[in-house]
Amino acid sequence: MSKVIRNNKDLGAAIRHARKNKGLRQIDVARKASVRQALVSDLENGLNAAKHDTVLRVLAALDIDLSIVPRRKAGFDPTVY
Amino acid sequence: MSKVIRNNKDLGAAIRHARKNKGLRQIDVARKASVRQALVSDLENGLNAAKHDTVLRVLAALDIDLSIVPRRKAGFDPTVY
DNA sequence: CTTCTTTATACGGTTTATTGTATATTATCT
DNA sequence: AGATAATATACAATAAACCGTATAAAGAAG
Repeated sequence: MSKVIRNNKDLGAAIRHARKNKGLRQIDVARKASVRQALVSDLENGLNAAKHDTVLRVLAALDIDLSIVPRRKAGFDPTVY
Repeated sequence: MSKVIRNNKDLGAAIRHARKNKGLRQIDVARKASVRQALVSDLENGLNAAKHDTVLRVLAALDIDLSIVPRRKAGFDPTVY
């Protein structure tokens, strides 16, 4: 289970999904990550280009890790099968 | 093949490793990512907390994707076996 | 519809990343 | 050693994130 993040929208969607999946409010995640509720809101909506540190803290508050993977062509890849 | 990134040091090491693996200079990566050579240097040395956008651009220049994964306890985990 | 909770937006002020440019430092070669 | 290439560091200026705080807007429940 892993999802590629290539822009702020992807990141926001992933954060929101994970948060709801845990039954948390933005304020809960915010407190755990030591940021404002408004920041979490912006992040989830892909409205600001957050700092990498900030993203890591918010993700950590959701028990999520960032990992790097060799880029794979988007869409269909016949070599996979 | 994937590596977890939990701080700037991890990120810097990963970037440098990927860059050398491709036989590129910092200036090459910098141009491709539209940043300064000095920024790539700082990133690789974990000296600044870059913006998430910036990290994504640099990684993209190295054909690397960021992905999110559920956090797994560090170290030995008996439930895996 | 009214109340309560949650999320989105706003604004001024502070902090920090990023830039351009330049140079110092280190590594690599002959 | 000397020359060249690559990386690290410096500094002032600009841009943008982040904050505290407050409020508006949207959702949920009664």
